[in-house]
Amino acid sequence: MTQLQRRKIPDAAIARLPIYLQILNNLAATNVLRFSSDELAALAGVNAAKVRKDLSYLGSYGTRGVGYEVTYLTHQIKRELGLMREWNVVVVGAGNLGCALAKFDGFLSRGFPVVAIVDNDPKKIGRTTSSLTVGDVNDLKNIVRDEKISIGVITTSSAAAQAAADSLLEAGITSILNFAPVVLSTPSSVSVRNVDLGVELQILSYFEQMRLETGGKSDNAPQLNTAGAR
Amino acid sequence: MTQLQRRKIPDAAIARLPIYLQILNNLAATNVLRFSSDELAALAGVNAAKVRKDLSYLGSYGTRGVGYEVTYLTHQIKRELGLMREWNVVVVGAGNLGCALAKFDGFLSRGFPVVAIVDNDPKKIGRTTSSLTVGDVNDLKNIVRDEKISIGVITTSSAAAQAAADSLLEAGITSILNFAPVVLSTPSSVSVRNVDLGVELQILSYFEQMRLETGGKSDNAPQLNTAGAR
DNA sequence: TTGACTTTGTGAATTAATGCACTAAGCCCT
DNA sequence: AGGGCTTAGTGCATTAATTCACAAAGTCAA
Repeated sequence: MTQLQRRKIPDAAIARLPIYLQILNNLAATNVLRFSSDELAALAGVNAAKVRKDLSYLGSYGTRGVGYEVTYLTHQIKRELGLMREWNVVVVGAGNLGCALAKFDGFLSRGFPVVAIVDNDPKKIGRTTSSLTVGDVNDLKNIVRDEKISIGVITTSSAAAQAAADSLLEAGITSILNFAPVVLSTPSSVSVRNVDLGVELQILSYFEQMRLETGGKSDNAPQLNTAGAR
Repeated sequence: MTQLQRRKIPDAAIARLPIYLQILNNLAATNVLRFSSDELAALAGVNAAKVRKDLSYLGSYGTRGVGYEVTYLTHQIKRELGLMREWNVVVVGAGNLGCALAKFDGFLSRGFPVVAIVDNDPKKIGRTTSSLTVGDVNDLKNIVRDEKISIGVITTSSAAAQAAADSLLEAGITSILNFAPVVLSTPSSVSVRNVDLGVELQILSYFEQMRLETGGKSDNAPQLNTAGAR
């Protein structure tokens, strides 16, 4: 074990780091220099001990009696999340959603430029959407290599999603953000995040239903999501 | 405690029920009548014991030695999730995303018709998008009452999101799907689900970074999300 | 009817996540 | 210099979620 062991951060904590980061950005924008775990906890809607524990996984970057420095901690979180660099993204599926995401500046602004978009439909290949020309999914391997792409976003129909995933995997992609409402079959070495609006609504529906049945006495208030683990 | 106690289902299990449901729909579409926990587990990418335990929260609807019936279990999951009826949705924020969602048929097809869309921008109010006319966010209370709306979807800028949430709450909404990258402040009796693409990408970035640093030996493969719990 | 086989349902063990409560450490005021 | 005050860091108890492993309950064939 000569390897410099990277701290193992719990999945649940990793899922919260981006939230903290976003709040720190807001604090910086309003010229706040320092904050305490209590303050961050209130802004993130979590327990202060949890904030401290989460931050402690990064290292010991606070000052007792004082708190944490916004800029310094921002830097540390970004380092830990791998956000000191940009990660190029390819969108697979040039439908409504795919094109919308390709021009969505939230991707670029957070360090994930969409550098390519591909489809398998000859009618769509060659079209131009927001400065990108739709490529052929069969060229994915070359595109991924040439454009140094790290992350694939699947916005195909659910029927085509697994094939899209297979193409991405074959092109060497190891991180996938999947918008199709299907469970992709991938090797366990690949990271997959699923965004399924139907699932989200159905979870809300459950709590709504519960509220009706119990006369609104439930106090379930789902808020955050964990980083995963099958 | 005379109340007919509704089984308390763990959050993590609730988040998986919609996935199972989606798989059952696929099975039904291919005329499969029965399945075992092993089969469903393989399709959902989870452990078979977990499947059995999750389903057991609904009741004892399997047959030992045989498995579960697709149609019957579909019915039970839908009942538990409150999907025996439709839930009307209002979209707050008639920007790119809001309009895209308003015409997105994945909402309707899963039982969540978008029956109204509102904005606070006079320039947008009155415009028509996919058979809906953009309403005034100030009329939300009446719209929610008249259209019997249960769920609010926030697609405003992050700056406007809290105000949108406040309007929804004041109109009596208790379930919110939030696309703005901010933590909303809401009473704990309200259910909030956040969908933040930036967060998802940053989580992927973490694992991607880790893969680089450890030479690809990591086998973290985040897949599912839990139903919440702050 | 019996016995081999399959698969559910669930106690019990394990692992992960949370939150309390206290110690350690630094600041600031006098 | 010292004492009071604040707040990070963390050990530990608790709670939640997962997984194992096995008994119970059914099917099916002879």
